[in-house]
Amino acid sequence: MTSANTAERLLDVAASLVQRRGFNAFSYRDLADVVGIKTASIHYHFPTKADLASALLTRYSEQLDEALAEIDRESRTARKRLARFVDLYRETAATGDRICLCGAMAADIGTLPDALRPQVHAYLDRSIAWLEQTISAGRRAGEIPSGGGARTLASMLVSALQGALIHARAIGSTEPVNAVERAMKPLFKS
Amino acid sequence: MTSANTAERLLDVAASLVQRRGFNAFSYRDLADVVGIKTASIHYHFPTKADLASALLTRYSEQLDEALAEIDRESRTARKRLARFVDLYRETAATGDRICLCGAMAADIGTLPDALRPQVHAYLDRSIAWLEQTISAGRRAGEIPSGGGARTLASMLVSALQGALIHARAIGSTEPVNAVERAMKPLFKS
DNA sequence: TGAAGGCAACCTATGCATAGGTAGGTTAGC
DNA sequence: GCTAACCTACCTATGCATAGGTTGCCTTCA
Repeated sequence: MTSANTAERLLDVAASLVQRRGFNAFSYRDLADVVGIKTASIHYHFPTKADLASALLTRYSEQLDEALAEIDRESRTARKRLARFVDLYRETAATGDRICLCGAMAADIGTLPDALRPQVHAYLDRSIAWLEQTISAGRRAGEIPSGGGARTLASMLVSALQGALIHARAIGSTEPVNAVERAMKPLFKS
Repeated sequence: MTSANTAERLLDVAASLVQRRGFNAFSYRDLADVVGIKTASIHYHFPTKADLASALLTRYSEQLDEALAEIDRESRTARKRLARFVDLYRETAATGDRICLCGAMAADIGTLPDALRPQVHAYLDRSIAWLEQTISAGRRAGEIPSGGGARTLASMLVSALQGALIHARAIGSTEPVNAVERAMKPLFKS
């Protein structure tokens, strides 16, 4: 009936559940109840839970690409772009009960279907590659001080922000994300 | 039979399982199979899974205290102490399939028994407090440059290392932990 | 134009494995 | 003979998944 957007709604709700409870901890029943269909109907759209997870990661990666493209389009300096990257994480932390979808998957990687690992890997790599490129451009433009590999710095930023989201939710405060930004500043400001 | 150390073995194996698979994803059966008793017998030592988790966190916190005390005892400069703190995380990453027990619990916090949240909070707080103290002492001694609050820096370090463990396991490399250390160096070295 | 067919999108009913947990019995050492 | 430490047997709830039926729209063609 509602047809095409049922799949989309399933992805929306599933994303929320994974980010709040983790991939193992959410059930088809949780999902079905919120969307308003029966659990068996979920299998029509996504044959297995692994398929659903894969679709989630694919969409989440596309959303990342779009967000990064928008940042590149709207902000012209490296420092502004980096600040907006941090803002993406700050928004997630602000929900109070969510972490990054990819971070949630990564946290459960030990029990995840093997097919999903490359997708998790790719998401992290994409983030790091963009950061590395942005940092390098900022250094060439003289906005960001040199010192240490750009990729090293990029990797650390991703780790720190992912960790900060988990940390923030655990203690019920967004302060860990702010702490990451403040503590990092000397590395990006001359 | 094996008596008193059965409880200890249960904790050992449970810790390994939680660090590898997460709190939700490991079962009494996994635990019983490895330890060599029946699942029902686990309840004799730990009435509920929440009790087991609580005992795990209590012990893990004690181990942290011991590790920090040992570092303080054996290393005299702030920079060496901080390096050894990072080494604790490096060791975990080196296993290839584990993350910090507290980080694993924090990642599953949305479905954790409420009683455990204060314990997770306390573990993170303890780590941050020790780091803050160590950083402050290092600054007073002129080992570590000033700039930014010590607590902010401490919070960021914990987030970064926790994130790095998850990151490292997800990509099958310990490099993220090394990246954190290298990227942070300018903040601790004049 | 309207009856027939086909397909997308759901449903009911069911299966089978596993989850954590309980009740009550057995065994062996102090 | 008591008790710590384990066992067998069982319970109820829930997990994901499958089989096969129902509904309604959309097309096709006599």
